[in-house]
Amino acid sequence: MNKELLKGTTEVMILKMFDKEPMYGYGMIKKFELMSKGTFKFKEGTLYPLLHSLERKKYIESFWDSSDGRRRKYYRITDLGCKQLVDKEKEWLEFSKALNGILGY
Amino acid sequence: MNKELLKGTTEVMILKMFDKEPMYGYGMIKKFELMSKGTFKFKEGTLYPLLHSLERKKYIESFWDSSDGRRRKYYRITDLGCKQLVDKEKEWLEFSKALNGILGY
DNA sequence: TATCGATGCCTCGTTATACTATGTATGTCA
DNA sequence: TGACATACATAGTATAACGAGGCATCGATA
Repeated sequence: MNKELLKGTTEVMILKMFDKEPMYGYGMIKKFELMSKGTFKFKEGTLYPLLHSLERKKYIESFWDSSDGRRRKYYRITDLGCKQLVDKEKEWLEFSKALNGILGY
Repeated sequence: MNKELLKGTTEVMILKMFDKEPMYGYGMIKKFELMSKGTFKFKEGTLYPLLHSLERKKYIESFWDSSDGRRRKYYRITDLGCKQLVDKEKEWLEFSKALNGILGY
Protein backbone atom coordinates (compact mmCIF):
# COMPACT_ATOMS: atom_id res chain seq x y z
CA MET A 1 0.00 0.00 0.00
CA ASN A 2 1.38 3.33 -1.14
CA LYS A 3 1.56 5.45 1.98
CA GLU A 4 1.15 8.68 0.03
CA LEU A 5 -2.48 7.75 -0.57
CA LEU A 6 -3.07 8.22 3.14
CA LYS A 7 -2.07 11.85 3.06
CA GLY A 8 -5.03 14.10 3.54
CA THR A 9 -7.30 11.24 4.64
CA THR A 10 -5.88 10.44 8.07
CA GLU A 11 -7.75 13.27 9.74
CA VAL A 12 -11.17 12.22 8.52
CA MET A 13 -10.47 8.59 9.39
CA ILE A 14 -9.44 9.42 12.92
CA LEU A 15 -12.33 11.81 13.54
CA LYS A 16 -14.72 9.15 12.24
CA MET A 17 -13.41 6.68 14.82
CA PHE A 18 -14.64 8.98 17.57
CA ASP A 19 -18.10 9.20 16.07
CA LYS A 20 -19.50 6.49 18.33
CA GLU A 21 -17.36 6.35 21.45
CA PRO A 22 -14.15 7.64 23.03
CA MET A 23 -11.04 5.78 21.93
CA TYR A 24 -7.37 5.62 22.89
CA GLY A 25 -4.36 5.59 20.58
CA TYR A 26 -3.12 2.04 20.82
CA GLY A 27 -6.62 0.63 20.53
CA MET A 28 -7.25 2.72 17.42
CA ILE A 29 -4.21 1.28 15.67
CA LYS A 30 -5.55 -2.22 16.20
CA LYS A 31 -9.08 -1.26 15.23
CA PHE A 32 -7.98 0.47 12.02
CA GLU A 33 -6.15 -2.63 10.89
CA LEU A 34 -9.20 -4.74 11.60
CA MET A 35 -11.75 -2.40 10.01
CA SER A 36 -9.76 -1.98 6.81
CA LYS A 37 -8.87 -5.69 6.66
CA GLY A 38 -5.17 -4.91 6.87
CA THR A 39 -5.10 -2.15 4.24
CA PHE A 40 -4.28 0.49 6.84
CA LYS A 41 -1.62 -0.07 9.43
CA PHE A 42 -1.29 3.20 11.28
CA LYS A 43 2.09 3.63 12.88
CA GLU A 44 2.48 5.08 16.34
CA GLY A 45 4.75 7.77 14.90
CA THR A 46 1.82 8.79 12.71
CA LEU A 47 -1.10 8.50 15.07
CA TYR A 48 0.10 10.03 18.32
CA PRO A 49 1.37 13.30 16.80
CA LEU A 50 -1.86 13.51 14.82
CA LEU A 51 -3.99 13.08 17.94
CA HIS A 52 -2.03 15.87 19.63
CA SER A 53 -2.54 18.08 16.60
CA LEU A 54 -6.30 17.41 16.53
CA GLU A 55 -6.48 18.26 20.21
CA ARG A 56 -4.61 21.53 19.65
CA LYS A 57 -7.16 22.37 16.97
CA LYS A 58 -9.97 21.59 19.46
CA TYR A 59 -11.44 18.87 17.25
CA ILE A 60 -11.00 16.32 20.04
CA GLU A 61 -10.37 16.44 23.78
CA SER A 62 -8.56 13.97 26.01
CA PHE A 63 -8.98 12.43 29.44
CA TRP A 64 -7.07 9.74 31.31
CA ASP A 65 -8.89 6.67 32.53
CA SER A 66 -7.68 3.64 34.45
CA SER A 67 -11.00 2.04 35.40
CA ASP A 68 -10.48 -0.76 32.88
CA GLY A 69 -7.20 -1.91 34.44
CA ARG A 70 -4.55 -0.12 32.38
CA ARG A 71 -3.96 3.60 32.36
CA ARG A 72 -5.08 4.93 28.97
CA LYS A 73 -5.45 8.34 27.37
CA TYR A 74 -8.89 8.52 25.81
CA TYR A 75 -10.08 11.08 23.28
CA ARG A 76 -13.60 12.14 22.36
CA ILE A 77 -14.78 14.37 19.53
CA THR A 78 -15.95 17.95 20.16
CA ASP A 79 -18.76 19.87 18.43
CA LEU A 80 -16.14 21.64 16.35
CA GLY A 81 -14.66 18.26 15.47
CA CYS A 82 -18.07 17.02 14.31
CA LYS A 83 -18.35 19.95 11.92
CA GLN A 84 -14.86 19.29 10.63
CA LEU A 85 -15.73 15.63 10.12
CA VAL A 86 -18.72 16.53 7.97
CA ASP A 87 -16.57 18.87 5.86
CA LYS A 88 -13.82 16.31 5.46
CA GLU A 89 -16.25 13.58 4.48
CA LYS A 90 -17.67 15.86 1.79
CA GLU A 91 -14.18 16.61 0.57
CA TRP A 92 -13.32 12.93 0.32
CA LEU A 93 -16.53 12.12 -1.56
CA GLU A 94 -15.94 14.88 -4.04
CA PHE A 95 -12.34 13.89 -4.56
CA SER A 96 -12.96 10.18 -5.01
CA LYS A 97 -15.85 10.87 -7.35
CA ALA A 98 -13.66 13.10 -9.51
CA LEU A 99 -10.83 10.61 -9.59
CA ASN A 100 -13.16 7.73 -10.38
CA GLY A 101 -14.50 9.85 -13.20
CA ILE A 102 -11.03 10.22 -14.66
CA LEU A 103 -10.33 6.52 -14.26
CA GLY A 104 -13.57 5.73 -16.02
CA TYR A 105 -15.40 4.03 -13.14
CA MET B 1 -9.71 21.02 -2.29
CA ASN B 2 -7.08 19.69 0.05
CA LYS B 3 -4.00 19.17 -2.05
CA GLU B 4 -2.72 16.38 0.18
CA LEU B 5 -5.47 14.16 -1.19
CA LEU B 6 -3.72 14.25 -4.53
CA LYS B 7 -0.57 12.68 -3.18
CA GLY B 8 -0.12 9.18 -4.42
CA THR B 9 -2.85 9.57 -7.04
CA THR B 10 -1.16 11.86 -9.55
CA GLU B 11 0.79 9.05 -11.19
CA VAL B 12 -2.25 6.92 -11.94
CA MET B 13 -4.17 9.95 -13.19
CA ILE B 14 -1.42 10.97 -15.56
CA LEU B 15 -0.80 7.47 -16.87
CA LYS B 16 -4.53 7.13 -17.48
CA MET B 17 -4.48 10.24 -19.63
CA PHE B 18 -2.12 8.50 -22.06
CA ASP B 19 -4.38 5.47 -22.32
CA LYS B 20 -6.02 6.66 -25.51
CA GLU B 21 -3.61 9.04 -27.23
CA PRO B 22 -0.34 10.95 -26.81
CA MET B 23 -0.69 14.17 -24.85
CA TYR B 24 1.45 17.20 -24.05
CA GLY B 25 1.85 18.92 -20.68
CA TYR B 26 -0.03 22.15 -21.15
CA GLY B 27 -2.93 20.40 -22.85
CA MET B 28 -3.15 17.92 -19.98
CA ILE B 29 -3.53 20.68 -17.43
CA LYS B 30 -6.52 22.04 -19.34
CA LYS B 31 -8.02 18.62 -19.92
CA PHE B 32 -7.67 17.61 -16.25
CA GLU B 33 -9.57 20.64 -15.15
CA LEU B 34 -12.31 19.90 -17.63
CA MET B 35 -12.58 16.17 -16.91
CA SER B 36 -12.76 16.63 -13.15
CA LYS B 37 -15.13 19.59 -13.47
CA GLY B 38 -12.67 21.89 -11.75
CA THR B 39 -11.85 19.61 -8.80
CA PHE B 40 -8.27 19.10 -10.00
CA LYS B 41 -6.14 21.95 -11.15
CA PHE B 42 -2.72 20.54 -11.85
CA LYS B 43 -0.01 23.10 -11.55
CA GLU B 44 2.88 23.28 -13.96
CA GLY B 45 5.28 22.92 -11.05
CA THR B 46 3.60 19.59 -10.33
CA LEU B 47 3.05 18.20 -13.79
CA TYR B 48 6.28 18.83 -15.64
CA PRO B 49 8.63 17.34 -13.01
CA LEU B 50 6.27 14.36 -12.76
CA LEU B 51 6.34 13.79 -16.51
CA HIS B 52 10.13 13.83 -16.39
CA SER B 53 10.10 11.37 -13.52
CA LEU B 54 7.73 9.01 -15.36
CA GLU B 55 9.96 9.17 -18.42
CA ARG B 56 13.03 8.32 -16.33
CA LYS B 57 11.15 5.30 -15.01
CA LYS B 58 10.34 4.29 -18.63
CA TYR B 59 6.58 4.45 -18.04
CA ILE B 60 6.21 7.04 -20.79
CA GLU B 61 8.34 8.28 -23.69
CA SER B 62 8.44 11.68 -25.34
CA PHE B 63 8.70 13.12 -28.85
CA TRP B 64 8.51 16.63 -30.19
CA ASP B 65 5.92 17.52 -32.80
CA SER B 66 5.17 20.76 -34.62
CA SER B 67 2.81 19.51 -37.31
CA ASP B 68 -0.16 21.13 -35.59
CA GLY B 69 1.30 24.62 -35.72
CA ARG B 70 2.96 25.01 -32.30
CA ARG B 71 6.00 23.07 -31.15
CA ARG B 72 4.87 20.68 -28.39
CA LYS B 73 6.46 17.87 -26.40
CA TYR B 74 4.18 14.86 -26.57
CA TYR B 75 4.31 11.79 -24.36
CA ARG B 76 2.94 8.31 -24.96
CA ILE B 77 2.68 5.40 -22.55
CA THR B 78 5.02 2.39 -22.80
CA ASP B 79 4.22 -1.29 -22.18
CA LEU B 80 5.87 -0.98 -18.79
CA GLY B 81 3.70 2.07 -18.11
CA CYS B 82 0.56 0.11 -18.98
CA LYS B 83 1.48 -2.52 -16.39
CA GLN B 84 2.13 0.17 -13.83
CA LEU B 85 -1.22 1.76 -14.63
CA VAL B 86 -3.04 -1.51 -13.94
CA ASP B 87 -1.22 -1.89 -10.61
CA LYS B 88 -1.94 1.69 -9.58
CA GLU B 89 -5.61 1.40 -10.48
CA LYS B 90 -5.86 -1.70 -8.30
CA GLU B 91 -4.13 0.14 -5.48
CA TRP B 92 -6.55 3.03 -5.71
CA LEU B 93 -9.60 0.75 -5.76
CA GLU B 94 -8.39 -1.13 -2.71
CA PHE B 95 -7.60 2.06 -0.86
CA SER B 96 -10.87 3.84 -1.62
CA LYS B 97 -12.84 0.72 -0.76
CA ALA B 98 -11.12 0.43 2.60
CA LEU B 99 -11.61 4.10 3.41
CA ASN B 100 -15.25 4.01 2.35
CA GLY B 101 -15.63 1.03 4.65
CA ILE B 102 -14.33 3.04 7.58
CA LEU B 103 -16.53 6.00 6.70
CA GLY B 104 -19.53 3.70 6.51
CA TYR B 105 -20.36 4.09 2.81
C1' DT C 1 3.94 47.72 -35.21
C1' DA C 2 3.71 47.44 -30.35
C1' DT C 3 1.54 45.20 -26.77
C1' DC C 4 -0.82 41.81 -24.26
C1' DG C 5 -2.92 37.50 -23.12
C1' DA C 6 -2.82 32.67 -24.04
C1' DT C 7 0.03 28.95 -25.07
C1' DG C 8 3.97 26.07 -24.02
C1' DC C 9 8.15 24.28 -21.49
C1' DC C 10 11.14 24.34 -17.45
C1' DT C 11 13.29 24.44 -12.43
C1' DC C 12 14.59 25.91 -7.61
C1' DG C 13 13.23 26.19 -3.05
C1' DT C 14 9.36 25.55 0.33
C1' DT C 15 6.07 23.13 2.97
C1' DA C 16 3.27 19.61 4.70
C1' DT C 17 2.87 15.01 6.43
C1' DA C 18 3.50 10.12 7.23
C1' DC C 19 7.09 7.32 8.78
C1' DT C 20 11.52 5.33 11.06
C1' DA C 21 13.72 4.77 14.99
C1' DT C 22 13.96 5.09 19.52
C1' DG C 23 12.78 5.63 24.47
C1' DT C 24 10.04 4.65 28.56
C1' DA C 25 6.82 2.20 31.53
C1' DT C 26 3.39 -1.35 32.86
C1' DG C 27 0.66 -5.63 32.77
C1' DT C 28 0.40 -10.75 31.83
C1' DC C 29 1.69 -15.29 31.53
C1' DA C 30 4.70 -19.24 31.19
C1' DT D 1 11.93 -13.71 35.94
C1' DG D 2 12.03 -13.05 31.34
C1' DA D 3 9.56 -12.35 27.20
C1' DC D 4 5.95 -10.21 24.96
C1' DA D 5 1.95 -7.31 24.31
C1' DT D 6 0.17 -3.09 25.75
C1' DA D 7 0.52 1.93 25.99
C1' DC D 8 2.28 6.76 25.27
C1' DA D 9 5.68 9.87 23.32
C1' DT D 10 9.02 12.51 20.13
C1' DA D 11 13.16 13.82 17.19
C1' DG D 12 14.64 13.42 12.75
C1' DT D 13 13.84 11.93 7.71
C1' DA D 14 11.91 11.35 3.20
C1' DT D 15 8.93 12.65 -0.30
C1' DA D 16 5.65 14.85 -3.16
C1' DA D 17 2.88 18.70 -4.62
C1' DC D 18 3.24 23.39 -4.93
C1' DG D 19 4.58 28.59 -5.35
C1' DA D 20 7.10 31.57 -7.84
C1' DG D 21 9.72 32.63 -11.24
C1' DG D 22 12.02 32.42 -16.03
C1' DC D 23 11.89 32.07 -21.11
C1' DA D 24 9.91 31.76 -25.85
C1' DT D 25 6.12 31.84 -29.42
C1' DC D 26 1.69 33.00 -31.49
C1' DG D 27 -2.60 35.60 -32.56
C1' DA D 28 -5.44 39.47 -31.94
C1' DT D 29 -6.03 44.20 -31.49
C1' DA D 30 -5.17 48.95 -30.66
